[in-house]
Amino acid sequence: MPLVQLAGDTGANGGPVVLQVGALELRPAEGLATAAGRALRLSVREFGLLAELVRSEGRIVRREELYERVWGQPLRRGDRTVDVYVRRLRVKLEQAVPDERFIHTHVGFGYRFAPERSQSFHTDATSR
Amino acid sequence: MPLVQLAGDTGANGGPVVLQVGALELRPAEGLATAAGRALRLSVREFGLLAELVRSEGRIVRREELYERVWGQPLRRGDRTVDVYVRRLRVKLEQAVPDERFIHTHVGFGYRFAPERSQSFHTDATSR
DNA sequence: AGCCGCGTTCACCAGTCGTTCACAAGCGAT
DNA sequence: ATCGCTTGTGAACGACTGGTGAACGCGGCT
Repeated sequence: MPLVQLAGDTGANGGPVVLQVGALELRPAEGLATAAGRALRLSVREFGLLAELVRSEGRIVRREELYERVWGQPLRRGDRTVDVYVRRLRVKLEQAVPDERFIHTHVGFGYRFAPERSQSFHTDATSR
Repeated sequence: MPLVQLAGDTGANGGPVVLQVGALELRPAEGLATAAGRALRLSVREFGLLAELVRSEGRIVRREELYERVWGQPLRRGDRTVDVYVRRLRVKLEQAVPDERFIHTHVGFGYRFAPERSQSFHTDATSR
């Protein structure tokens, strides 16, 4: 069950007009991203990476894959570009929606995009 | 009848896309494991071992066999690595699904993976 | 010119991971 | 109960992965 909601399939390219996940909404055609109704100020690369992550929502995607899809060329060994952009996206996303986390790290595998409540009022399992 | 459900046989390698047992779901290609819908945070080794156990679901597997399949080399005499990783998996699985036990020890033989209800005396002390 | 945003790269920091111990606990046989 | 072997468990260690802040060069804009 994908959480991504596609509002009106169309686009000459066949892609959905709107990608929506949680409080996030992307309009790839326009390059517009809004969080909780407010527009985010994203650069081209930032938007591309975010869109790719959203499209892969729920799955773990390797850096190599992300880079290749967004930058259009193979990731060079040792290149930390993806990490840096993930960082920038996290900052802007957190600024817009403080109580949700979107981009999750899976060490040794890659990144996974999924809206999850920031752990503040967990299931009270603090003991141990 | 195996409890493992294979949702869509495929994968260029021939393996199933999804391994599903009880509340657990593994996607070997991504390295993603979810329990009751939530993503588990597993290291590469942890995921490998869990996947191997799930694949052997219901059968007792010797440590030597597990190690060889996951680590790709023979288990050295006295090596406790498998035990340590089983321990870590148990912790994370119990944290995610408290009322089920997955990894069972068969002293002198090895481990067996199978979802079984935990004995909880507080929920139903009348039985027995 | 100066300013600014962007993409890229670097260096250092922080946290995780894999591995190995040492000791406790469990279990079967005596 | 006691012994001997197997398994559970917590901790330590170095190695490695990812997080983070900042610098750099470039092009566009004022």
